[in-house]
Amino acid sequence: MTGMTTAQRPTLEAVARRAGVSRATVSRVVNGSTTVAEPIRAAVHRAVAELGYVPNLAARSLVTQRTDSIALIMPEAATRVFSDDQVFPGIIRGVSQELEAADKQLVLMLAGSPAGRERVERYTTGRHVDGVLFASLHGADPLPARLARLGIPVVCSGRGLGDSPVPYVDVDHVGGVTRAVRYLIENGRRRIATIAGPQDMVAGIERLTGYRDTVATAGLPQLVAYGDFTRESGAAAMRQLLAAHPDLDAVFAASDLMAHAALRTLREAGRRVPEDVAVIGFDDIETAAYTEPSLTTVRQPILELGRAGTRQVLRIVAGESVEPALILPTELVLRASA
Amino acid sequence: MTGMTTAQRPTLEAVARRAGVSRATVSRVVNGSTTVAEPIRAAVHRAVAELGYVPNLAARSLVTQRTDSIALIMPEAATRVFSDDQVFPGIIRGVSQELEAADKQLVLMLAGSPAGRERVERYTTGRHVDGVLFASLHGADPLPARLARLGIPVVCSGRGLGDSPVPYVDVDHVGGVTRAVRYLIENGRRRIATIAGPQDMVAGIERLTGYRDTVATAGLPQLVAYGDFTRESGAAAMRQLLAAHPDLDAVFAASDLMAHAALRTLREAGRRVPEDVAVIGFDDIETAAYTEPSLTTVRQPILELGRAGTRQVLRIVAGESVEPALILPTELVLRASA
DNA sequence: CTCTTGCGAGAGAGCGCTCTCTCACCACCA
DNA sequence: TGGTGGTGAGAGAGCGCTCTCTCGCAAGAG
Repeated sequence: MTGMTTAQRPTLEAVARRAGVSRATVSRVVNGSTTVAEPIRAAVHRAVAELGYVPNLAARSLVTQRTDSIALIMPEAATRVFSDDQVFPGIIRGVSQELEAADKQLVLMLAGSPAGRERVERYTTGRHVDGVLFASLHGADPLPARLARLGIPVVCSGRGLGDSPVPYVDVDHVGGVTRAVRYLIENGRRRIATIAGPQDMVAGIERLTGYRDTVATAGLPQLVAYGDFTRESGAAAMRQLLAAHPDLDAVFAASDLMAHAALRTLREAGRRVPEDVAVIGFDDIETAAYTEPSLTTVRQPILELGRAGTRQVLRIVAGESVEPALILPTELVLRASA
Repeated sequence: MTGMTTAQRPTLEAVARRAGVSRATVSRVVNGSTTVAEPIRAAVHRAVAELGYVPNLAARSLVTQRTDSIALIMPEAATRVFSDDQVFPGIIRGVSQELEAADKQLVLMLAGSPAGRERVERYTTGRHVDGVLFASLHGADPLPARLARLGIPVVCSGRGLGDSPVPYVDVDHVGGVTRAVRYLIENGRRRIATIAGPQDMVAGIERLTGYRDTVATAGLPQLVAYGDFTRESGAAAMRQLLAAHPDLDAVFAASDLMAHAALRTLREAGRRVPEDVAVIGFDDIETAAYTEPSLTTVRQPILELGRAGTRQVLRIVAGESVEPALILPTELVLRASA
């Protein structure tokens, strides 16, 4: 029906005929069984090479019930919100590296519209992949837990909201923020504000918690404005903070993008950074080293987050059990802004 | 053998029994054939819903010879080089949107190591996907042409080097650069330098060509240093240019990242932008609006590049023929740096 | 020399689906 | 009434692979 002139691909059968053995033997050789005599194995390999045989994955899946592919699911918003930092590419690279090592395929699904969500659900519950990795979850998505209940291997990279029984990997948000805010305090800052992230994401919530606890412990006031991790929202929040607390002497922003915007907003307001106001961000995106002044920030190991999440999924797929939570360390990177 | 307690998924057979019809009829209903009487169709739909039936894609693929998935192949370097801009996420988003609309899956392959390349080749030539889209090709990769010769639908998003017969979509590099450099000339700049991109990529080559042709036409000197699109390389190239041509009064950088680094390097060298030296970049990444001063740049429609490439692949898959080249327009975005 | 043992290779039964072919059935016309 | 279409549904043959089961055969034991 289509105009495609597909050359007929050789099948196991063809290889078997050529090598003068049975299909079963070819299958054994192709799948690396050791119970095949050397000369026969060599003959099969030769036939495979001569014919350019490549196994038909669909046929294999049909009988093995495996697909050798893993789905990575991200809300499409993540690619927009983070369009300018390395979170999105970093996760993908990590996942990709780990899957490449395991010789599995990566099926990427950006769930944007409700239709897209429905599609993700249909695809994953239909067992078209061996396992599922969720990243950058917003709100309390019920899908991961539902998949887990169906017995489908699933892991969240970046913990989801709500106490679902789904294993996750995440970075140490609170620890990183605590170190950052303490650093500000130790350097004499007393009016420390924060530009918090979206409160429907664990990353947003925990970074705020880390801030609140640390300033409260030090007996300092909590000066909070909210953003959504983007520059635009960071600029607006910074203006708000300046209006409400003109005497602030430090800002912790829950993302580098927001910190970047804060830097510019502060300059526009005539404040010097770090002399008048110290600024610390979170993420350590590449841009952080190139802002004016360069940005002191909390580094999170994004690549490793993707890798670790993938490893956990693969372990579950392999029938192993995994720890319910894996927390990766964060680190305060000192530059010029604080 | 694995510890998985997979609930047995219902098959077509089960649905057929439940609805009291034959497998063939269920298949017709599921695939939307119109030749099924309404009451029977309803009964089948009810049975599907009650059983939670989801078709087994492997089984379907086996007989239809389709996989309903498309591979997007990028050199892994792209995710590193572009880690901080929107090219990588932008392409992916565009591809994803278009595939979602077509209800196809996206298989993402980042070809890093030679082993990874071999893997990509094995996977794509094995017809495990219906079509292939290459993005950000480096050098003269023979793989696209080889796939095309095998009859596999393939398109390059961002033209590859060498004159392969593979259809491609790309942006109007030369046109954009020409407009940028002309703009500099019209504003009285006479010592216009360029920080060129890597010369093993079409994007790098054509942007340099656009520069050379335009300054040559105006009878101006060609002041060239080379980078690889990254900030680091941009800073080095800028230093080189300043050393070799201290009297330069403008710089066109082949990427925004390099332009960004140039901005900082110029400041460090005591040059004012744009008073002493005008700077124009290429890409229009989000950061461009937040540099000091904000960056005048050539915008390329990245999202659309991904979408257009995907649409072409889908058309080839559908048996239609496509134009050998599709060029998307670029646009000069004026900000403060020039 | 016969019997067991064990190992390497083949036979064949599906995995779940699509699609062609066939057939039953119901008008409708001559 | 017999013939003729047309239409809707079922039967059944695979798609290419894996894997269990069976069997042949060589080697060692009795």
